[in-house]
Amino acid sequence: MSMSESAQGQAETRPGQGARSADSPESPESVDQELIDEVVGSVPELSPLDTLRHSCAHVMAKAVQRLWPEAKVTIGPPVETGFYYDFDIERPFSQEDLERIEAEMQAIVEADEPFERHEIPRDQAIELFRELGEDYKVEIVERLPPEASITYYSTGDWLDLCRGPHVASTGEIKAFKLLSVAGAYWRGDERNKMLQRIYGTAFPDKKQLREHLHRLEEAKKRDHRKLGKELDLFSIDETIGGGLVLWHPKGARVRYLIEEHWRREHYASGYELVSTPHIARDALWHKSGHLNFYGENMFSGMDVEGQTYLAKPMNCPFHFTMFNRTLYSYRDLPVRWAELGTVYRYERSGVLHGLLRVRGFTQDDAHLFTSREELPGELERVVNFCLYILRTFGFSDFKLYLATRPAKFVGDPELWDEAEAALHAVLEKSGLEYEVERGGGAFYGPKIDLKLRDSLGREWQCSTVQVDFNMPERFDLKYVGQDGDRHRLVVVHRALLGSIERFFAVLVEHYAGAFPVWLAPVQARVVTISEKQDAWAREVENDLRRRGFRVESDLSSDKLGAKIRRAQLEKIPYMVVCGDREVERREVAPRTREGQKLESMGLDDFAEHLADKARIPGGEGP
RNA sequence: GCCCACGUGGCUCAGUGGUAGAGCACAUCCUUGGUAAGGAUGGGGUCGCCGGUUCAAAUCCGGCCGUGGGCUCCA
Repeated sequence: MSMSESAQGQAETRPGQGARSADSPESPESVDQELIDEVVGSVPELSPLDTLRHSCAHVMAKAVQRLWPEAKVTIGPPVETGFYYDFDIERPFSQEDLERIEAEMQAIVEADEPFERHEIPRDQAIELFRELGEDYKVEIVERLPPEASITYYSTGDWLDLCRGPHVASTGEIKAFKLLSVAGAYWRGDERNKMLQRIYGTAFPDKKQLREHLHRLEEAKKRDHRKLGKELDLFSIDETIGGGLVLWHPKGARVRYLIEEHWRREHYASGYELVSTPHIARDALWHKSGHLNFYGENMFSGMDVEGQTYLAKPMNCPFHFTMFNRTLYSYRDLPVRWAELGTVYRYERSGVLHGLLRVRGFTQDDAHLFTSREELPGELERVVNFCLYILRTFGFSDFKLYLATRPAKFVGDPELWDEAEAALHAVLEKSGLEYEVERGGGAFYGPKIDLKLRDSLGREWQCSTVQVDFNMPERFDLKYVGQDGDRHRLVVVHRALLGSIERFFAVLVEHYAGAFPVWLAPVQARVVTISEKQDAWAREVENDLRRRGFRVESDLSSDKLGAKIRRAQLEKIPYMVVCGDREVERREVAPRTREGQKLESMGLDDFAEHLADKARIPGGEGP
């Protein structure tokens, strides 16, 4: 039940209440706080960069109101990589408008107008903003306590309700850029009016701005949707349906390589693999509670001979039902079952996004059935296993998040404490960066989420390890103890890669499509210089293929340069050149995609070289 | 679902009222060339779908579908 988050949570926004206020200032609860923070109390602490960006947002608002006096201002906070400001204006902003606004902002910056702080009583503030026609500012002030003293900042002839702080004057804003326009609901509530949001960014100097824009470009180039098309990895076709993925041969190849590795490591680590159906009767979903608490995300049922069947959004109920077919002894525990289980979830059309947010995806799910006593050891083991596997895929930078007991919870508080203490110990032992989100856990148990940072420094959530005190009750999961009595089990849900689709997307972006040799859909391409070498090329291809490598040959009539170029663009790790010299000596002249030319060598040597490069990194076990 | 933008051959895109174009890819032919594009010829598009305006619609209008940037959502 719990895997929804891990598999589908967006990269930048961590699910769970604790995380929400920290990560997304736009979410409903935090917006109110945002409003309050923005206008009352003493000048808050804001990093110099955030202060700069906040000031830049003010300059932008002033520029917008100069150009379109009818625009009403709302709020404009700094965000992680810049700032935004929301306006209420009929006219939608266009890309050309952004340029006009930027020019106007530049004029304000050049005027070097000081930011001046003013403090006035609440009543006066309401009157002031009412006169200005700034209805949203009036609304904000009206929501504040009556005794509050209100501050606003002015720059020249313009002012804005704001708590501050700001830079001393607009001249300090040296490097900024407006990036995009988007719709955004007033106060983040979809029942409210849709405002026009302009996103921008600002930096202390032009160099840093350039670097940031360059990173954005780089991220765009690595977008898995773009590379997915260019490298012919996957597609999503409207005649099949949004969020339903078609894996092309090359993408499927990588996927199956990931899965093979995953299966091998799970068997090696004491898991059994299971397999369960895609649909089940509604009775199961009533029993698990999913229809009740997850029904909105489930595809509607289909009628089969008068019975309703629904596509599974999660795998757990199948595993639990299967577990109950047998009465397990304490000697059998912990039982570890894993499945690459394909689930279907209804997601609103607007949220679908490449492979990162889809409607049908495969979770690398596992359930650990353990006694209370063995829970701590099992938790440590599973977290280490996750870290180990992620490292084999080339990730080394991790951050962990522990989410603890919320106000509303089920189960024994003592058990909660034990589990949380165990998770805490795992975090400490790991030596990795971590954060504790007090009260951020689900009602059924505490959890650890694991995020990895990719080559561009972006964070992606993959693994989640969640203790569950609820499902064992619903499914009456028990084992026979040493004393001969039946005891309640504890279940740990775990997704390691999250979902195969998502993880694949992260891999594509991390490597910019240049997969490491062990994952590359094509490891080597045999290229000939002329058709005189065709026979030898075929022999090379077949030989290497028999040795287990993924090889193709390019026997087209193009010149060598063109063949090399094509292979480069396809990001194939090795190009194996066969010319007359090589034919004569029964050798190949390899070249790497990094442009390195290797000495001409025989097939045994090349196979050895390739096998060495195709080794899975850190594959020695956890 | 909401706001905005976009939807033209397999791909990337040009074409703003007069019945479709480029590059790449593909096919055939010429070339047999040593590490990121050799040349020629050719095939391929009911311009997302439906309706409307007009003598005439890829182009203007409306609806729908899809995609993108965000918002909301993702216990």
